[in-house]
Parts: sequence; structure tokens; C-alpha cells
Amino acid sequence: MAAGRTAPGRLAPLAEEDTLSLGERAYRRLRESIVQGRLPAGRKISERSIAGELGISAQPVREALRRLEQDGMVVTLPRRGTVVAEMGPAQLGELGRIRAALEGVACALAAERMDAESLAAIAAVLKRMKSGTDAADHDTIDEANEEFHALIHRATGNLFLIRSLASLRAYDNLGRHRAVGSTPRDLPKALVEHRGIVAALKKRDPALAEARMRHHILRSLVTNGVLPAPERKPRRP
Amino acid sequence: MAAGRTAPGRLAPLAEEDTLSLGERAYRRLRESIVQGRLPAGRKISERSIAGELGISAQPVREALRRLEQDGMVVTLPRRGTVVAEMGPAQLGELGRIRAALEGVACALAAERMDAESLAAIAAVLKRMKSGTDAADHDTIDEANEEFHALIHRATGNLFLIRSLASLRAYDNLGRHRAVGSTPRDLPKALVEHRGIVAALKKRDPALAEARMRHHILRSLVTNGVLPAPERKPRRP
DNA sequence: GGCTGCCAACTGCTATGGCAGTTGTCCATG
DNA sequence: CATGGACAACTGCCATAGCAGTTGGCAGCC
Repeated sequence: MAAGRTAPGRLAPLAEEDTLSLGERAYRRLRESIVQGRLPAGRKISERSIAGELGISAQPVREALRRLEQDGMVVTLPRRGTVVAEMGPAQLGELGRIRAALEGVACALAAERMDAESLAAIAAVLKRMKSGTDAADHDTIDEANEEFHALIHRATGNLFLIRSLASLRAYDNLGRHRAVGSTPRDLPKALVEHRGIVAALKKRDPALAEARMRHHILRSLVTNGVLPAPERKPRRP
Repeated sequence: MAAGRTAPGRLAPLAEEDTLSLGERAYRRLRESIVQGRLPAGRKISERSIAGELGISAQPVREALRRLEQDGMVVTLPRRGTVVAEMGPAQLGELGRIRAALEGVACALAAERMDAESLAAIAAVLKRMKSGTDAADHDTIDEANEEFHALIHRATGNLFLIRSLASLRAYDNLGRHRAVGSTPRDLPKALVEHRGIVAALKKRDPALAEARMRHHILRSLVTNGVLPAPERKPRRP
């Protein structure tokens, strides 16, 4: 990590060279720290202490905390303090189901309006996924996967969707980071699912694209242990 | 409106008696003003001028604007200004589809965990809807409708879902306010749909509840003119 | 007349200081 | 030893002031 030699749970001062506002940078830093588990649930966050660690004033930190609160990542009790929100497995599962639905809608919108350039790009990503899967190279798979979904999100052109999904994918990362050790993934299954999604996008079939994407997300959540395995449909017991 | 005699587009000062933070109150005020169309799209919003109108400092206003920006209701260009976001009919339609999906997930979650008390409450709301529909009383219908969905949202116990849907329903209101005059509504159809949703909730059938809720939202968006009528499925043209 | 350059009036952004409410600690009291 | 109360050290919250970048207009020049 770029954090370097910092005490666990502490943040390195912000670099000066950046062009973003301090509030924005503080928001991203805090968000990243929470997602990566460096700021665990229940940890107290005070505006002043964070400001001190980041080497900035308390005001931008306060803005960042308000935004994180709207994301649901922290909760603040007036005049008492702000703490990182608790995220039980049940709530993580709910967020996963929400994300599945939103990714589905995004995929449907993308199927309607994705241009040829983006389609070519996503086909290229698919190839990288294939080679990465063959080599069992998790880094390139993760990277390609990230780009895969990002391309679809961007194709929707819908800011609300993009933001919401970014927030939800952050929780997904949290779920992964929580499970120490190997995170199980059914790579070949994911590959064929991705191919099916791209095929639906190329056919410009919104309903099919949505169904496939949603199923893909839900299945991956199940194999990751975030969601329980769905019960088999009983044919009248 | 409680706004009273204020110049169009201007905001009345905040009351003192409230217990909420100034930032929170400013957020709600601005949000309400945007939703009701009092602050039309493209209108410039400066921290200082709003602060002056509300009789508070610029800092809480700034927080409110950052939160509204995360909601997608305003966009701010650094060092240049903040304006109310443009919302074309296309984007409004997209948000409607997103909302339909999220309301569906919320309804599924509610079907799994709604307690008897809430089920009784929602049954009562249904009765009010029935009488309101018979009397063609739009006010009580709107009120009951609001409560209907709020009960379902609350039953999920998911803050992210509740917040997102609140934001999306705000846009829905904006769509209504935009269409001056009579907003078409198929009241009897809505009533039977609501009944079907409640039936699914009582049966604790998440999939059915989700499908019915989603269809209900999508249909209402179509009759409101937010979404185009879906094309009939061609059986191979 | 049309163009350039400057200046004033904005804008968002951040730091500082201080207020009011909360919490924890330590001492005096029963 | 246990209990209650005051004080200090927090907390979030807000107002003020000032910085730096942007914009609009007006004078001066070509």
C-alpha cells in the first residue's frame, strides 16, 4: 500500500501536489480506509483528530464525514461523536441484493445505448479476462473485472447510477477484505457469464442483459459467501 | 405553502425553534425547493446568497450543497459556481427505472421480514386508499400512497435503501410538478396493484412481491408520461 | 468599431476561533 | 468502601475572515 510506515489505523498526511479539493481528498481517503478495513467498524472518528493526521483543517474533514454519513459508512451522534458504521453479514447481503438490481438496470440501459467503441473496449476486456483466467492471475482478473463493470456503468451516462454503484461496490470490497485468506471465486463460471452479458449487449437486448447481469452478481455473491445459497424451487412439497 | 410572501426563487429564513442542525435544515430546505421547482434547473446557487436568505452562515449551506451534489441534484464547478442540475425527460425516465428496481428489492426484503404490526398498518392504509379512490380525493390518496411506500421502506430496515428511494421519489415529485395541470393517474388500476402487493407481502413471497411492486412503479411511470409505453412483444416480425 | 488588458466583484474553498453539549475522572462527602 | 458532584477534556457545530481562482465590464489602444 502507498500508506507506508504509518501506525495502524492512522492516515498519512495528504500530498500537496493534487488538484482536488481537500474535502474531496479527505472523503476518498476516509472511504478507502474504511473499505480496506483500516478503520474498522465501531472506530471513533473525530473531526479534529483526523484533521490533525491529514494535516488539514477540521472543516473539510467535517464535509467528508457528512458525505460518508449519507453513504451509510459512518454514523454520528450529535455532540457525542462519529463512528464507523457496523456492517453485519445480513446487511452486507442486503446491499448485495440491491447492487444486483442496480447493476441489472445499468446493464439494461447500457444495452440500449452503448456505442461501438465501448463495445469494442468491453470485448477487449473480455479477452484479458480469458487470458487471466487461463493463467489464474487474480490481479489482472480483478483489474479486468473492475473495468468491465466500469465500462457498463459509464455507458449508462447516469450519474446517480454510477455513484450508487460505486458506493455499493465499495461495500463489496469490504466483504472481501473481511474474509481473511482465500476468497473463493468460480473463475470459469464468471467468464462464461461475462461473455453472455456482452452477447446480450451486442444484441441490444435490455431485458436479457439485465437478467444475465443480475444473475451474475447474485451468483458471485453466493460463491463469495455474502449471500446464502438459494433454495431449490419446491414443486409443491 | 409555508413559504409565505417570499420573492419567487427566494427562501424564507430558517425558524429558530427547531432542534436539527442548521446544515441538516438547509439541506432539507434546498432539496424541497428544488423538488417543488421553486429553484428551477440551471439556477445559480451561491453559498453566500443562500446563507443570507436563510439567515445563517455559509458553512452549513456549503455542507448542504455538497450533500445535494452527491444526490445529483446540483452540480458545482470549482471556483465558478453551483447550479441546479438539469433533468431532461430522458434522465427522469432512467431514474424512474432505477427507482422501480429499488422499490422491487425493498418490497422483496419487506416480504421477508415485515412484522404483523406493519402488515396491519399497511392494510389500514389500503382501506384509506379504497375510500379515497371511491371519493376521488386526490389528497388522501397521495397521502396514503406516500405512507404505503414509506411503510415498506421502513420494514426493510436498510438505511441505504431508504435514503436512495427518498432521493428518487423526490425526482418523481419533480416530474409531477413539471407537468402543469392535471397529472393523469389510473386510480382503480393502482388500487388493485397495491392490493396485489399487500397480498404478496402477507404470503411472504419475496419474488412475487418484487415483481408486482416493480410492475406497479413502471406502469405508473408510463401513465404519468415519464416513461414511454412498452412495445408489444413481437412474435418474430 | 473591434480588440486587448486590467480591475472590481464575484465564486468556492479553507483556516481559525469559539460556543454548547457530552463524557470521564478525581476529589470530597456520606 | 461506595456515592455524588464539580471540573477538565473531549465532542460536533457554527460564524468569521481571508485566500485564490473566475467572470464581467469598462477603459484604452489599434
